[in-house]
Amino acid sequence: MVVARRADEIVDIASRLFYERGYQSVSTRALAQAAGIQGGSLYHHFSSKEEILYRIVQYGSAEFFAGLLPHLESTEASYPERLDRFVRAYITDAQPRRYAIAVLFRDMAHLSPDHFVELQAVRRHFQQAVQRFLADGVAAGEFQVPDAKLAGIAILDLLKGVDAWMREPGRLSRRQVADTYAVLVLQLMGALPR
Amino acid sequence: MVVARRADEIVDIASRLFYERGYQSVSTRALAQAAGIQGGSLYHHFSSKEEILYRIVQYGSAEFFAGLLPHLESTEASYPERLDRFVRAYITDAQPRRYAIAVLFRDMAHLSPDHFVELQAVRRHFQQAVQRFLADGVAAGEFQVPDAKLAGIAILDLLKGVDAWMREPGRLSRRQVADTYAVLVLQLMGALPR
DNA sequence: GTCTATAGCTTGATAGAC
DNA sequence: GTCTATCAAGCTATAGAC
Repeated sequence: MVVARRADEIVDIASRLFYERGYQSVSTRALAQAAGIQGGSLYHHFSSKEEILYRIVQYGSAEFFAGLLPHLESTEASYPERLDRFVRAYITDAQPRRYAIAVLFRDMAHLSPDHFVELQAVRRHFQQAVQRFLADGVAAGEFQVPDAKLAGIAILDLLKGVDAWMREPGRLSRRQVADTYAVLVLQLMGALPR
Repeated sequence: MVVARRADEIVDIASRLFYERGYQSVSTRALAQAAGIQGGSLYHHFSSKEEILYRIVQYGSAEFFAGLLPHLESTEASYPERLDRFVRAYITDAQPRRYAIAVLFRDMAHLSPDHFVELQAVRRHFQQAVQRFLADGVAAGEFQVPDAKLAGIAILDLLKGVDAWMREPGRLSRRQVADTYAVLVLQLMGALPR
């Protein structure tokens, strides 16, 4: 699996470059240079630039989402406790796949039609799982919002934003941001006593 | 001012195209075609493609932010009331400049260094005004959050997201989304009685 | 104010030597 | 598995006729 290993290496390098500059702004030549090879050599490992994008977001998003959903499903804890853990995990865990998920959110439109449909389904599955959890919490009387679906979108939007603005080191550590956001999200869901 | 009028027309068309496909994905030829002229003719009105981007986001963001801040500053109303109006206005008002603000958020990186700095300052000024308002509300005991600055970022992120996912017509009207988001944001700020 | 024509460059991708 | 060389197409921008 020597070929595959080298390809994985290139995918890692690409995920960082795409994350920093955007898919369209990274030429195959620039990517090859970052990997220490010539432009043409890329096509020994991949059949197109789009395939590299696909590999990044497919593998990365699957891992990211799969690592997060269990926090919502541990039936021993209360709904607010589960949501608290989910928010903290979203912000602090999954560091290695953080690039991939940011690239997915921003550069999805550059996937081929087939790949686009596939990954939109993955995203939607994740979003719906979150929305179902919130709706269940409302039904159980532990959350109070006018619309669980919109609350889910709002929460995912605000979590997605964190990596766009956070600089490390900054005023607050990633852990402190996670603590604060957990409180904000629980309040948003009408879960904390006043 | 015949020249200026035609230029404004092209800027309007460009704002829609850039909004839909992204700055980099819209070629000058495609833009010219949408305006009913040939590619080269664009350069009678503008000196570069970047100038068109700049005109869109400069004019658009100034109007958008200027229309929103007064809702936070009407000292007759309580802090929660003012925030409620601000959120509703963000989602329902300023329709004509909605494209511009979305383009600003996404395509800012393609501005020239000077223009980038200028517009980042405009954005920061707006964000800081929101954060100051929230901090004042906390000091007045009408909001309860661990960190007013982070709350401001979270709120602006979740509002920014609305235009990215909302389709009209959809399950809810823009007005209904605004109603729901106003509740969610007030809860996030710890403002609504439980 | 718009046209045609094109310069000058960069892009993604391919071919064949090693 | 990487190299060099190159193709074909696309891009922004310019020049000069009308």
